[in-house]
Amino acid sequence: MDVLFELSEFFKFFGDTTRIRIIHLMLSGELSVNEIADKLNLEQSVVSHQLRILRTANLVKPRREGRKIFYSLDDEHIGLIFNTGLTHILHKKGK
Amino acid sequence: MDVLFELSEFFKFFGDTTRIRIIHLMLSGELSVNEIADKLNLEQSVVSHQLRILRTANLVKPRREGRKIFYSLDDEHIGLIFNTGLTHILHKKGK
DNA sequence: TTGATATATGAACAATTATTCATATTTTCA
DNA sequence: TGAAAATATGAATAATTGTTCATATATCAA
Repeated sequence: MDVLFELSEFFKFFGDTTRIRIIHLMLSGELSVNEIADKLNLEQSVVSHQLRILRTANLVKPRREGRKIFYSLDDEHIGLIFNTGLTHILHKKGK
Repeated sequence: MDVLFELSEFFKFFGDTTRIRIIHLMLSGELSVNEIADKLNLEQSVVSHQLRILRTANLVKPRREGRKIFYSLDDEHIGLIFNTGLTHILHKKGK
């Protein structure tokens, strides 16, 4: 498959407010599904749907503990991309 | 406005095959609209539409020279985000 | 000014996608 | 085993968005 196509698909996962807010939360560490829903004031099913997308795309990874499942960022690339984007728009705003 | 919303909007611009291919071309330097259309086998209007989006979002910047307009990446952040994403998916593929 | 070249724009259509609501799994504990 | 808690999934709807086609604008050269 074309790597550029895959790359655009990859970036799509950052291109949604709900998912970006989830990623942002996870910059500080792992969270359960309900913790995410509570902190972001979202319905549980919304969070589950988006987590499945993020998990399938290797942006986050799950860790089961009893009936809870804790999610965290897959690796350091995710945070780096998030922060580089943030730096860019803050830089642009300050002009 | 919420900065996380802006950030997700920003990443949306990387989340399209046509735009990623355009950005990829520009990693090697500036190009005119028709050069992009030729190299990517796209209609001129498709390229113009996408360039307007990329320009408005500060991902690329134009430079006029006669009737031609050359576009290039706005700054080093764009290439850094592109390459970090690429590194991530190549790393994931090789498992 | 006229014709040719380069780029931009507008409207319509088709396709993708996030959310909602209802329900299904999975795990724990009594 | 049965109930409760935590998470996941499926289908439908609504909204967003990329492409197409036609046309408009801008620049240059004769």
